[in-house]
This record gives sequence, structure tokens and C-alpha cells, in this order.
Amino acid sequence: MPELPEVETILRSLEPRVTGRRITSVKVLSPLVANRRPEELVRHLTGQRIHGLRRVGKYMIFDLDSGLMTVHLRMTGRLLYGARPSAHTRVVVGLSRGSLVFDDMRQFGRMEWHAAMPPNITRLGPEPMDVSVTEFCRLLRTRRGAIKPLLLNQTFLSGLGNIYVDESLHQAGIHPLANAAKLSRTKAQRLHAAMVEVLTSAIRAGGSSISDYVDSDGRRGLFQQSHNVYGREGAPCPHCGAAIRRIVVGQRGTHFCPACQKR
DNA sequence: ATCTATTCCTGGCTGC
DNA sequence: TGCAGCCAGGAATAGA
Repeated sequence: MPELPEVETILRSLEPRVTGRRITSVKVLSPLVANRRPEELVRHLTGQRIHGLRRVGKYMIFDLDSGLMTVHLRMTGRLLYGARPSAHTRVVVGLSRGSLVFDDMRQFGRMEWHAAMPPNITRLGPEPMDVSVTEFCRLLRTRRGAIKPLLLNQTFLSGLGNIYVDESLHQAGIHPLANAAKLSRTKAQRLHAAMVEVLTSAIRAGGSSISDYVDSDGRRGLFQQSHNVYGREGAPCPHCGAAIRRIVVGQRGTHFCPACQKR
């Protein structure tokens, strides 16, 4: 599933190819993925020039002459450059040169137009690499409950999803159900470092391709080969050899090493 | 205010 | 072999 590293990978390959291009046509094949009636999305986007491309958390933001286009890939979304439409293509955005093809098998993803930055994006918390250790430690103490659901909460911290939360907690040696506010300063510092390190390595590897994720050229990432816990239930922990366990935390599949991540 | 459970969606897997 | 039923999960939403 596309999280911060996957969105960043797509963005880097797309940015030089769409910046300065004009949107010449918009075909909405599935109204589910748009925030308004298809003809409105077409009307707001057509004819606009793309001035730049940014990422905020897991959102891609295309700055236009007037307003902005936001894209969230959720689970199975793909944003491809110049691809041939498939059975799962939901929107095709024709550019003055090339095209953007938004595919999404499960249709959880969204491609929207907004006059200004929408509240769900302005409400997002800082990204792990943009928050200082001191500030991160302070933020942890303001919340109740387990650490894993908190790290998944995008208004607390943005960019992490299920894969990178599990990998970061393993790297920091913290149990997913540990109380966030009661983490020792050492543990909190270790967690901060782990998140930055895991995300940085994942970006370098072009993201994780678990099921559907590919970049804008349709290429898979490599970071799934470096996963220590995610999707590895029963397999040995690379650090200590104990069998990786899978539990459910906050309705999410959660992978951890019972030896390295004691409660 | 903050936290928790439910909903959306469909290909692939499980088991009878 | 065929097919019903379940599972994956990010974020909006409703409820506690």
C-alpha cells in the first residue's frame, strides 16, 4: 500500500515530466474516486497548467493556475505516466504532452480538485523527518493509548502506514501495544531515529511493492526485501531468530518480534 | 477533545 | 472443480 516512501517515489519520477504541462482533457471513468460530479472535475481541471508537484503526508498535490488537484492512492491506487488504460483505470488526465492515468482496483483512492488546500490536508501532523526528537517526545506525552494506533493517526504524525509503523517499532524494539505517553526518553528517541531511518531507506529502495504498488513507470519497489516483520508471520526475526508474531491492533494486522519487542 | 468501531471496495485465498 | 464467504486496510464518519 502506498505510504510516504511510495508516494515520494512516484512524485520524484513524475515531477519533471508534468511540471509546466497543461491539462488538455479529463476522462472520469469511475465517479467514485472524484470529490464532485465527474463533469465538475472535468470543468475545473481542463485547460489548467501544472505549476508544480508537492507531497504532504501520503497526498500528492498538483498546483494549478487556479486551485489544486489532490491525489490519494489509499490501498490499490496507481498514478501512471503515459500508460495504456486498463480495466481498473478510473481517471485519465490528458496533458499537453503525455498523460496521467489513475488506476485503482478497489476505488478507495481519490483524485480531487479544490479551490484551496482542504481541511483534511491542513489538519495533518508533521512528517517524522520534519519533527525534532524533543518535539516528538513532547507530542507523545500529550496522548493516551497504544503507540501503534497513534503512529497511524495522520493528524498526529503524517506519512506512516501499516508497513512502516510495524518496521519502525521493530527497529526501535518497542511493542506495538506499549503506552505512548509512558515510553522512556531513550525508547522515544530510538523510535524517532528508527522512523527516519526506515523511511529514508525505503525511499532509496523505491518503496515497498507488497501487492499493487508500482511507480509512475509501472516499476515495482525493492524495499519489501528488507522488511524484518511486515508480512513475515512465523518467519525468524533477522535480529534474534525468534518467530515473528501477528496480532490485531486497532483493527490492523500487526507484526512484531516477541523477543525484541517485549511488552 | 480524544479515542474506538464501522464503512467503503474487489481480487485472491480458504474451505467445504 | 465450483463457489460462497472471508480477508486486506487508509481515512471519513459515527458513536462512546
